[in-house]
Amino acid sequence: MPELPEVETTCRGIRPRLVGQKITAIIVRQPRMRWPVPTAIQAASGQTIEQVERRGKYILISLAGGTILMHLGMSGSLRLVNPEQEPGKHDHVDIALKNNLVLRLNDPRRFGAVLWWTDPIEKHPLLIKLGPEPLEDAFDDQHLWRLSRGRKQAVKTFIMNGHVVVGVGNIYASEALFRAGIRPQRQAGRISKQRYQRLSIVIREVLQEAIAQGGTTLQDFTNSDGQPGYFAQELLVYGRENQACVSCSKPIKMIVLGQRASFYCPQCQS
DNA sequence: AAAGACACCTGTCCGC
DNA sequence: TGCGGACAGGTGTCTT
Repeated sequence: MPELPEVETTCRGIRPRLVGQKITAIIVRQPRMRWPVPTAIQAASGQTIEQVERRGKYILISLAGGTILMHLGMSGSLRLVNPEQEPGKHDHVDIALKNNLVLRLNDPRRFGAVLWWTDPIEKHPLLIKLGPEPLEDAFDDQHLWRLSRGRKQAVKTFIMNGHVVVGVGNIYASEALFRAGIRPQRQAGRISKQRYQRLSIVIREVLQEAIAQGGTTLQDFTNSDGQPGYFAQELLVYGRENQACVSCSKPIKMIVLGQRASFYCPQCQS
C-alpha cells in the first residue's frame, strides 16, 4: 500500500498527537510480522516520545532510551483511535498514550515491521545503506548518473532500489518515467546526464504533488484519521493499460519488470 | 558487484 | 455460488 507520500501523510497525521506524549502501554496481539516484534520493545513503555520522523518508508518514533522503527510494508496503516474501540482482525500492535489515544497498526499481509533499537538509529542495519531522500538536496542528476554507470538493469528497477534513492515505489516510478519521457525498460547505464536531470526533477515533483494530495488511495489507503488520499485521479499511466495516453492518445502499455507491473506510453517515452 | 528470483502474508477480483 | 489462480502500493535474502 504505502509509498513515500503515504508514509509521509501518515507521519504528518500522527506527529502532532504523539510528540511529548508518554507511552503508557504497548500491546502486541500478533508478533509475527516481517520480523518478530521483539519483546524488548516493552522498554518503550513509560518513556516519552521525542520525535516522529520518516526515513525512506520507515517511520521512526524516538524516545530518550531508544527508537521504535516501523514499516508499513504493502498493506499496513496506522490510525489514532480511542482506547474503547475494539481491535479488528488485523490490528496487530497498539501503542497507548497518556493522552488517552492509541496508535493502532493494522496490517493484513504482515509484511510490515515494528522493531526496537537502542543504539544511534542511523546505525541500524536497515537504514545504514539507504540512498538519499528524494526530496532533499543530496538527490540530483549527478547522483543518479554516477550510480548508474555500468549498470545494465532497467531504469525503473534502478530508481526503485532503496540503495540508490529511497521512497520511489511502483506507482511513482512509472509516473515519474512517463513525465520524464523515459521508457521504464531502458538500461540505467545508458541514460544521459541530461535525461537524469529531467528524471530527478520529476521524481521530486510527483512525490511532492502526491504528498500535497494526501497520497494515493487505490483500494484501501487512509491517513491516520481514516481519510483517503486523492492522488489516484492524477495518475497518468499507472493502472491504465490499453487506455489512451493523456498526451498522444496511443494506448498505454503494461510490461513486467522485476516482477512488478510497469506502465508506459510507447509513443511518448523512449 | 550486480541482477534476478524468491520469500513473507491475506484479501480481492476474475473467469469458469 | 464456489473454486482456482492471478494479482496487489515492499524489500531483505538468496542464488546465479
